[in-house]
Amino acid sequence: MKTKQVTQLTGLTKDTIRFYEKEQLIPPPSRDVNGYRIYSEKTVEQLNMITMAKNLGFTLKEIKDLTQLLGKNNLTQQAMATKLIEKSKEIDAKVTELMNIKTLIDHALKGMCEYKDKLS
Amino acid sequence: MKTKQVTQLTGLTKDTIRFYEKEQLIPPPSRDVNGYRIYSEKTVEQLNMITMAKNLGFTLKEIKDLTQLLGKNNLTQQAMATKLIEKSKEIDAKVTELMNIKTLIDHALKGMCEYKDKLS
DNA sequence: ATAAACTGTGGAGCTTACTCTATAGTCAAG
DNA sequence: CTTGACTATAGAGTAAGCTCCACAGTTTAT
Repeated sequence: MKTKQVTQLTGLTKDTIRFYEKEQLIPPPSRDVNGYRIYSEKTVEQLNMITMAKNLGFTLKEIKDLTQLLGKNNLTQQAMATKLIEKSKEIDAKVTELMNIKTLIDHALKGMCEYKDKLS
Repeated sequence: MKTKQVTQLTGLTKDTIRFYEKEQLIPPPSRDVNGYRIYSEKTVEQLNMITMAKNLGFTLKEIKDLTQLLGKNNLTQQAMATKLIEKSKEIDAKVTELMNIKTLIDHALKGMCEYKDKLS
């Protein structure tokens, strides 16, 4: 598929997609005879993963590292496992912190409800 | 306490702390007779919260909005509740996405273990 | 066959979030 | 009473991650 369709499927602009290509977060797409980029569905999935990871506070560099780890077997099994475990722990830590913030918010909401209850 | 101690307690640089003050993420600290900033322990806590939230992918603007919501009662209860519920849902979404990524990683790790098992 | 929509390239510009520089006043120790 | 650590201000500089622009070729619909 061509660029336009990818922008519609991912919500990213053509410039952003091109930027990710330049930064090697996605593989360079094949080209049509006229030079137009032809993307695979796999690339669309990759782009959606990038968007998700970005929302969670991963930098583009981290995302690049992580996808390369998940996609390739060019590291020794040991080195790869070490890095994956590291990432897994980072994620656990993020979840814990998110729950802390959520607790704060939920307490604030609860306090408001009680206040409202008193009024009524 | 003075700036130096705050940098030690938070791991932030003096420049970052001053930047957060300028951007109104923390209240302007009181001043000593010589003009030196005097920080409260509450501000240290706020700074640590900012660091946490930042790690989770919140922008400084979002953090500012959220802390103002949690700290003040200058909005109507209804408007505040709406915004807090919105933030709470955002956090749930982030947790879900993190778990998805973690599943990918754990599958990769599991695959590696099985591979290793076959070898032995 | 011409307008409108899409695609390409290279490069400049922008926002966010710091980070550093220059210059100068303050304070504690020896 | 000077040296070194700490503080202040204003403003310039930097890195990440886009975003926009100018210009040009292509394709589609009327």
